[in-house]
Amino acid sequence: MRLVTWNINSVRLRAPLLERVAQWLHPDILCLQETKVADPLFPREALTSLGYKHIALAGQKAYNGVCIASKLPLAAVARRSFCGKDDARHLQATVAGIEIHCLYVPAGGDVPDPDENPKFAHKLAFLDEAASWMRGHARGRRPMVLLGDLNVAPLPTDVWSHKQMLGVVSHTPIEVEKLGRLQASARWVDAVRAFVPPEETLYSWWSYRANDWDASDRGRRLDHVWVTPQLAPSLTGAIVLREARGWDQPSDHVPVAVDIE
DNA sequence: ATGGTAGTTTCACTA
Repeated sequence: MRLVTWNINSVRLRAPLLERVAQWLHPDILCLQETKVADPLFPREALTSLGYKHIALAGQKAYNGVCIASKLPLAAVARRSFCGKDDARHLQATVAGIEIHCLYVPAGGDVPDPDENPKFAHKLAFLDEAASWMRGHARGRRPMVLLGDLNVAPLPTDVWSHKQMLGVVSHTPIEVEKLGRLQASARWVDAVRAFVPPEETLYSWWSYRANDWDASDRGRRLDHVWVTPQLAPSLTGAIVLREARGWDQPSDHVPVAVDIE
């Protein structure tokens, strides 16, 4: 079973690219973030025509928005809100007995100081609340996958320059610590780093602002797929589709795939 | 230290 996560940055603008993702990766389950559309306006046909007939949506107008699309039936669809906001940042569904959590963590703005920047405070609070909720939720010990745009690059090799990024939102020590607590909440295993050693650089996002994203290669690994420990022995591979950043009208994030046998 | 691009609720906000 192949799961793919992709921050699509507007599903209406990039609906044609869903076919390319399907052709390149053939996902069984496709999870999207930043769909930026209310549910009644979601382009469902773009997914159903590719065989994804089971679709769960948690959308909102203009911002955020998550989706789980599947070739296999979805059960127990639910969503959560965090930090008392209505933001559409979480959606869960059970597929083939595996509980899937699609998550879009707040980006956190530019200034890495929670006293100066309410967006950064929100990001830290969101990570805290997600961790404490998941600690209780994980006691059921069911097989789970957590995937999405977590907006934190935890390892030194998850950014183009560890030293220059230490003070930049997405790689500050406080964010890495809080992402670590979320990862500890269900003893989550980083499924992509199970196949790409931590010594190797690996990115899933490149800024739109670079003159030449490929040549400068100033990327960050913001998109993650985690599995609970009982699924770890069943992992058979992972792919980060760097090519997708070079497509016409690309998202700034690329799809990340994980295979579970 | 600055400014660079993209998307949407577009002369402002988020990323």
